[in-house]
Amino acid sequence: MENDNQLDGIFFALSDSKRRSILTELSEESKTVGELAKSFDLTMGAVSKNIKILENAKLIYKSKSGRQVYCHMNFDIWREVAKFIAMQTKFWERRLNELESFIDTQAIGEKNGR
Amino acid sequence: MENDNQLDGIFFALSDSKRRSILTELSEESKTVGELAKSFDLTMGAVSKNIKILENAKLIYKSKSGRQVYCHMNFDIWREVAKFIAMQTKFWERRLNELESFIDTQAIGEKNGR
DNA sequence: TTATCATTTTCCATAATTGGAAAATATTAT
DNA sequence: ATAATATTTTCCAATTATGGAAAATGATAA
Repeated sequence: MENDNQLDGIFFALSDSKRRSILTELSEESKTVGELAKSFDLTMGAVSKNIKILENAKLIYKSKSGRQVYCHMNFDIWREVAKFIAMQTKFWERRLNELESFIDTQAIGEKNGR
Repeated sequence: MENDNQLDGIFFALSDSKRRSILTELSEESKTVGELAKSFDLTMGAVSKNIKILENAKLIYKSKSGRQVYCHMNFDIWREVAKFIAMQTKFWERRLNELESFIDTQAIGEKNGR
């Protein structure tokens, strides 16, 4: 998976349903690694590794609070994905500028901190 | 990559920049496997295998014309991807219904046959 | 039929991904 | 300092992905 293209890492991270589940949980609210681990039939170590894959792809970021590590969705990155998809599907391209400016003005309010 | 979830296959297929390049070429116009192969420093066999990965993910479909195999972008599948992205990024969800109905009415014209 | 062309498949070696188990690190509590 | 908690890392084995080379398939041309 060692390619400098950012999208390689993003799509690779998204290609596993466990990792997508983590993202879905994080889209609701930020959680600790331990909280996320409880949702899966995996050891802490394995979950931690998957979280690192999401982190390397910049789909999430972490913050420390004592000995707990909180994971947060990085909403910004989705713009890159959306751009790629729009590029493939011409008929969405027309909507992208509109979408872009919408996100630029609205997204900040959704991020609740970082 | 053996999981029944459709998105696993889609995102896995998208996680390689060679395969994404193939898609980008096909978003312009349908091409034969041989034409696509010329764009890459790979043997026909290797290209054929990557094309099969895209085909299994239903990102493309094939049609035969004599001994040549044409590859076509399957625009429909992107709706699934867009849905997932919108689900992750709540602030896009509001736009999805609008986008959906737009695609339903417009997409057919873009597909020029199948 | 035989030859040629386009593509796919098989075989194989190499590399990458996955997750468990246990050791290591870091932080807090006693 | 010692113990407990939260997380990460290392080591390891099993599985999967990758692409080259060459054989196999399928279609057309001579």
